Amino acid sequence: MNELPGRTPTLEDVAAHAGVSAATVSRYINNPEVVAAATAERIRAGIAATGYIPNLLAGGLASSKSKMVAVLIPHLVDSMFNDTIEAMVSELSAAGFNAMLGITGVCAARTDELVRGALSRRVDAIISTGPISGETVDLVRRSASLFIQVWELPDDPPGIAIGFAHRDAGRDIARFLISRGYRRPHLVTAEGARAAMRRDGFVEEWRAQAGGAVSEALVSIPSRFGHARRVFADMRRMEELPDVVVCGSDYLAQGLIIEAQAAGLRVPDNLAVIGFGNSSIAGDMRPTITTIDIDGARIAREAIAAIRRHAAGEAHPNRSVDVGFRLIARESA
Amino acid sequence: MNELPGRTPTLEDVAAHAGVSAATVSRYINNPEVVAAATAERIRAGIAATGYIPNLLAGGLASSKSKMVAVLIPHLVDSMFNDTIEAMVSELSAAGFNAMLGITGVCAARTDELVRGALSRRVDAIISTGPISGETVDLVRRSASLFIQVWELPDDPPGIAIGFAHRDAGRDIARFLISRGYRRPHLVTAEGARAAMRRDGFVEEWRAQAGGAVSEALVSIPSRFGHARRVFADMRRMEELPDVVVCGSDYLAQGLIIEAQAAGLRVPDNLAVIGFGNSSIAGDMRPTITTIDIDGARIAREAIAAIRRHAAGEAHPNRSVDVGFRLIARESA
DNA sequence: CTGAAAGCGCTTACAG
DNA sequence: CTGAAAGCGCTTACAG
Repeated sequence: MNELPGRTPTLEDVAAHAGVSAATVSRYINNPEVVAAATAERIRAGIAATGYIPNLLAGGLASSKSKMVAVLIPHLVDSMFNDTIEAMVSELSAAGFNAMLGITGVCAARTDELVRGALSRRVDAIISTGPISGETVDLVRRSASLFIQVWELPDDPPGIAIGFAHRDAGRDIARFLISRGYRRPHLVTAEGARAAMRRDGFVEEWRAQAGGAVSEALVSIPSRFGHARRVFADMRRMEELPDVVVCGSDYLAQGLIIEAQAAGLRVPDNLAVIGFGNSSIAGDMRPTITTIDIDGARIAREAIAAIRRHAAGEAHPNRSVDVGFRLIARESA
Repeated sequence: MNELPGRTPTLEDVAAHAGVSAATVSRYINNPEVVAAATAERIRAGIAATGYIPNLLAGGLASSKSKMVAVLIPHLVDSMFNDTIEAMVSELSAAGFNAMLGITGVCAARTDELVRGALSRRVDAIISTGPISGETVDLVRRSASLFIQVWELPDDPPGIAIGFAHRDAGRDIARFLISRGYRRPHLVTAEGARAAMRRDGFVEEWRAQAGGAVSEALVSIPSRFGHARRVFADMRRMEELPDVVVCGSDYLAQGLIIEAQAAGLRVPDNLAVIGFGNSSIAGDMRPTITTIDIDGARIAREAIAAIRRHAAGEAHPNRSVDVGFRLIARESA
C-alpha cells in the first residue's frame, strides 16, 4: 500500500486512483455486481493501493443504516444467557452487523439509559433480555430501530418478542417431578419477573396435581453458583428436608449438588436437583443436571431474521415468536 | 414531547425551539458550562419538547471521535475473561464510551477481520486478548485508533499492552507446589501462546528446583469444564498417578475436582488441583480452588486511562503495563 | 453502467 | 457567550 502521508484514505482517493467517480466506488463496495467487470478491477486495485477502509460513520449517516445492533444483557459472569449471546454476536457478525454490548446489571433504569445510548448510535435493532419503561417505549417507537425483547413473551411487546412461556416451563417442571414421585419440592427462585412466572406456574400445577406444600427461597440476581452455600445451609434448618430442589439456573443447581455432596448427601437419591437453562456445564456435571433447554441459537436466528425484515421494510408475520423449551431429564432429578 | 410527525428531531429542531443556533445547542450538549445559564435553560426545554436524541453517527463523523471501543475476546461461555470484560464494559460506559463486542473464536484470522471492522467504525480504541497479524498492525498504526492488547505483555506491542508475565506465573505455581511438597505434577495446558508460556515457566522452574518428571496433557480452546472428563480418564491410565494437576483455568480445575471426587478420590489429599484466573466459582467450590488471581478491574481501569490519554493526545508513559498476578492458596492444593 | 450534485446531522475554527 | 459557514466521508435519486 502507498501510504498517503497523514490523512486516512477516503472514497475520493480510491476513485482518483481508479479513474472513476466516488459514486462508482461506493456502488462497487455496497453492490459489486452493478459495476462493470473492468471498472471493478480498477477499483480493487485502487483500494489495495490506498489501503482504503470504509468509514461506516459516514456511510451510516448517509444511508441511515448503521449496521449496528445493540445487545443488552444483565451480566456476563456465570450468565445463563451467554450461549444465546455468543450465538447472537456470531450470527450478527456473519450477517454484516456489529454488536454493541450493554450490561444492565440489576438496576432496571440502566436498561433505559442503554437504550437511549443505542438510539444515539442509530442502531438497526436493540436486543434486550429486559423490559423498558413506558417513556423509553415511546422513544423506541418513534425511532427507526427495532426493539426485540428476548427470552420472554410479554403480552404487548414494544417491538417484537422472541422467547417462551415461563409459566408453562414452571408447570412442566412440576409435572415432571410429580411423575418421578417427588413429594417435597423446594423452590430456589431468583429475583425478577421471569423467575417469578416460572415459580407461579410451578406452584399452581403442584397444588393442583400433588397438593403438598412447596417451600421457597429467594436469591439475588444474578443467580449463581456462589449462592448455593447459603441456600443449602438454610435448607438444612428446615423441619422437614425437601427431596428435590428446583433451581433458577444450572449454575445454582451445580452449586447445590456440590454442597449436598460435601454434606454427605447423594444426588439424586437423598436430594434431587433440577436446574434451568441447559448451560454447557449441565451435561458435564457429575451427576449430569436435569434442566430446561432453551434453543439460544434459534433465538439468535429469529432475531436476525426479524432485523432483516425490518431493514427490508417488510412487516413481521407475528409480533411474538415462541421458541418453546424442552425438559431434559438427566441424572440429578 | 411534541412528536414532530415523521422525521426524527435534529439539532436544528432543538435550536429553532430554543431560538438559538445549532452550534450553540451542540456546545450545550458537549460542553454545557460554556453556554449562558439562561440559554442552557431554553435549550433544555427545546430538547424536552422535541424529544431530541443526538445522532452520534453524525457527531462522530464531524469530530472524528466515535466514542466507541471495540472489545475482542475469544469466547463468552465459561470464559476466564468474563470478569475483566464485564468490568471493562461498565467502566467504558461510565466514561461515555460504547463497547463493540467481537468474538474471535479459535481462528486467529477472525481477529484481523474484526479489527478491520472496528477500524471501519473509527473506534477510539481496540481492546483485544489476542494478537494481530503484521498487515493488520500496519492498518492499525496508520489509523487513529489505539490498539490495546490485554492479558499479556508482548515484547513489541502494536499499541500498548496491559497484562502480566505468564512465564513468571508458571514459575510461581511451580515454586508453590514444590513448597507444599508435591512431587508429580500433571500439566493440563490449553492451546495458545499464553498457556504455553505458563507451561514453559512451570517446567523450567520445576526442572531447576525439583528435578522430577512433569507429565502433560493438551486441551482444546476454550479450556472449559467439560474437558475434565477426558483429561481425568487419560490421567488414570498413566503408570504413575500425579499428585497435583495444574489446570489452565478454574473451570477446568472445577471439572477435575468433580471427576476426581466422582472416582472416589479426595481433593487435595489424594489428588490436588490448582486452577488459573480466580473466576467467581473458585472461592465457592468445595474444596475452594487454589488459583492465580488477575486483577481484571485494574486492567479495565488502565485501559480506560490509556484511551483517555490517547484522546487527549498525550503520550503514554509506558507501552507495557504489568498488572501482575497473585497466587491465592485455598483448599484444593 | 456511470457521474454530478445534493444531502445526511453533526462539530469547530473563525469572527464578533 | 454566540452565530454563520465550511466540512466530516459517505449514499442515492436523477440524468444520461
